[in-house]
Amino acid sequence: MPRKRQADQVDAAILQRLVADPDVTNLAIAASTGLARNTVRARLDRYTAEGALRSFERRIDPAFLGYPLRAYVVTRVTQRKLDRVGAALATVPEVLEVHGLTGVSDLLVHVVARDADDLYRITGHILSIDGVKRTNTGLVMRELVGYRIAQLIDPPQRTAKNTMQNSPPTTL
Amino acid sequence: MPRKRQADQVDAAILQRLVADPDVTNLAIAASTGLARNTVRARLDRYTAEGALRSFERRIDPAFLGYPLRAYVVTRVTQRKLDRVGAALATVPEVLEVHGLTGVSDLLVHVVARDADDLYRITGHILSIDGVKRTNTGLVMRELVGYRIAQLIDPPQRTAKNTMQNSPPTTL
DNA sequence: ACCTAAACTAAGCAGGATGCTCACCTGAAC
DNA sequence: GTTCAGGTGAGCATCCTGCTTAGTTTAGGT
Repeated sequence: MPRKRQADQVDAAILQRLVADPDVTNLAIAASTGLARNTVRARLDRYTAEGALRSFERRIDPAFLGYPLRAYVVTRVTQRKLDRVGAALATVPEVLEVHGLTGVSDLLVHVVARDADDLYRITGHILSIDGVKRTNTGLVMRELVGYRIAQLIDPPQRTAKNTMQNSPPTTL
Repeated sequence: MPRKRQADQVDAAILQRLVADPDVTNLAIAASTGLARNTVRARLDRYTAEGALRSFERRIDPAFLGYPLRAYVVTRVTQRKLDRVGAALATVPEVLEVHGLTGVSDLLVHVVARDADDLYRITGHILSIDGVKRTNTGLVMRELVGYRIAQLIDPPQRTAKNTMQNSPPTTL
């Protein structure tokens, strides 16, 4: 299998533009990066093909769907039953994500809930899963640093020489 | 301030369509939901205005940027210095997210790293922040349930009666 | 029952963006 | 030197976009 490609400066420039304006057109990206439209298109296609761009679901705020509460449930599991517990958790709608952590049998379960009662019910349900030994629920009270990744994108080196194709005298 | 709006069935239909195909056009959404193009447009504008759609950054895979390792660092903090610690964490590029959890002084710090050494350095740095009393690092080994939220979107009730505007005989 | 405001619908229009294809060029790998 | 992947520039038909205007529906408030 092909070794995973890693973002180069061109990718960085494109991604930064996308972060700044998710609805930016390919042409505008091409203009602001100095790339040809075809190149931008090829890159963008590659991102999805390579999995560099994750699901759109990540952009949907759970609160908008009626789940304003978030919690992380640290779950200690009987090691042999780890997969079965994972499968059981997958059937719980309020479980958004489950990660296996170092420390043989710890799971980090990311859940959302409609309200406190709802959360109580959900954590109770998790605890009732066969193989779950102990849970420790941490409700998210505050977002000290909101999700961000822009700071990890290398700044572009390329001078936007703005050689355009098919494009009007766009004001940059 | 206006009370936060919550997704209705129309929103559900639109969001489901977007999850299925993030690059779907407004017109296609209008066609498949039976809404007018203007309505779809108004909704989509509202999503960003209301914050129902979160940053595009969430869709970028950190691995693609050269950070294949994820870890959650549970950080115990001197309560009075909580904000200061938050600010200090915000200056660390590898810190993607910081949440304050229930239990007065616990922070959940979501970090990424280039490799194990890198992670060691980062957690060491976090521990060195004034006000941090203790840290407990859980490296993500496995993704038992990948992030998903589609299951929380109410299924659409509306019959796609397909009244279109400006649109060709699209095959549904 | 009435009124109002918000939301949706319908239509039209100009400007361009899109997706695609082809030909050519370049640099790196073998 | 050949090959191949990736970038470029151009052209083209389709149709999407953003915006505006105007009429209609719906829900809430009094």
